[in-house]
Amino acid sequence: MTTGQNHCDPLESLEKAGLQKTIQRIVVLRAVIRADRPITAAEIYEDLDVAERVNKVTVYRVLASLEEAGIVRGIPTVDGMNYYEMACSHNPLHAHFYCRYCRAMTCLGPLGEEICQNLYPSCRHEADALSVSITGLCNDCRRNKTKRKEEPL
Amino acid sequence: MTTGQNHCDPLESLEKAGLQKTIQRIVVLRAVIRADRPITAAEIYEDLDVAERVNKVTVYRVLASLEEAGIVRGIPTVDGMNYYEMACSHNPLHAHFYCRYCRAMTCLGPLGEEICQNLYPSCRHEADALSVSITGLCNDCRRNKTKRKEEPL
DNA sequence: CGATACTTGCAACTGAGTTGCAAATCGGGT
DNA sequence: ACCCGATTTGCAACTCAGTTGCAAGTATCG
Ligand SMILES: [Mn+2]
Ligand SMILES: [Mn+2]
Ligand SMILES: [Zn+2]
Ligand SMILES: [Zn+2]
Repeated sequence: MTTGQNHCDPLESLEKAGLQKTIQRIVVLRAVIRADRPITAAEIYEDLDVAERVNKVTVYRVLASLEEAGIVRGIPTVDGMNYYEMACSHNPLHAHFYCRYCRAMTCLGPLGEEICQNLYPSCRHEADALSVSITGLCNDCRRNKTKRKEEPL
Repeated sequence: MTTGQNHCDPLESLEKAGLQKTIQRIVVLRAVIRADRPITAAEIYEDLDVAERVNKVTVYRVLASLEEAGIVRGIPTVDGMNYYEMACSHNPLHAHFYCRYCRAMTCLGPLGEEICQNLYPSCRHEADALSVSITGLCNDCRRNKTKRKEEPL
């Protein structure tokens, strides 16, 4: 769930992270900011307009460096694909909904303190990330409004 | 978290599910039962003793049919790999811990009613599965006792 | 500007998982 | 026990997200 529309500035973020401000990084970062939900490397790559061509490999590498710098957050899914969202505008502890048909991922509300309190102590290991996701059929797909990808249902 | 050691009988499970009782299915099922934690298709395949050779593709297909029949449950991970556990001996709603170094997955305690109550209603979609997982470093890896896979840390 | 370190693009590769298809096996009916 | 259609298996070829090696290009800083 986004905490107010995205105000993160690409250049500023890169600056603060000590990363070189290359066009590729700015283009990818803008794509993630533009999206109103977590998106994949493939989506970013495909949605690039000719003027902002970036090699597919570069998209992966840029996302990796942005994630390492804490600028974007990676979200894994049941189908093994990685989705990315801006770290600055999304609470680090919130659940996601993943539609098994159109494969769109949406953010749900943040997890309450009490839930995390219950989960973390339950594991006697060195935890560093908590991930909660709900899989199912999104409203659009249930009403058959979506044909974005194929098969399932 | 396992609810008492595994008492599921392969033949019985297949029977009840109306699936043919082939050696391959029994072998794979036994491997999942034998494991004390969720395992991958690759682990199953590699750990097969010569006497119970099963083609790798068959392992995938068997796991798919077992999952569809509700005999095993698939658990996705951050690294895109699928882990499987016996459905009969694991509460359908429990969290998992995934070690980013040795990639072993362990079951944590079941999720309290109140957590699910909080999560499910938060999404106005047709939900069909809830997945909670914690990523980090397991105790063995923290103490550097494990070298099961490579890189990370 | 020029040296140096970092980043990009391309092509080849990896590895989990899938698919098409012919051969083997299962199982219900006789 | 035997037959035949339905299911399952094995193999080889394929897919596809993601990775890697390396030479060429670009950012940054003095
Ligand atoms: Mn989110
Ligand atoms: Mn489990
Ligand atoms: Zn959908
Ligand atoms: Zn470990």
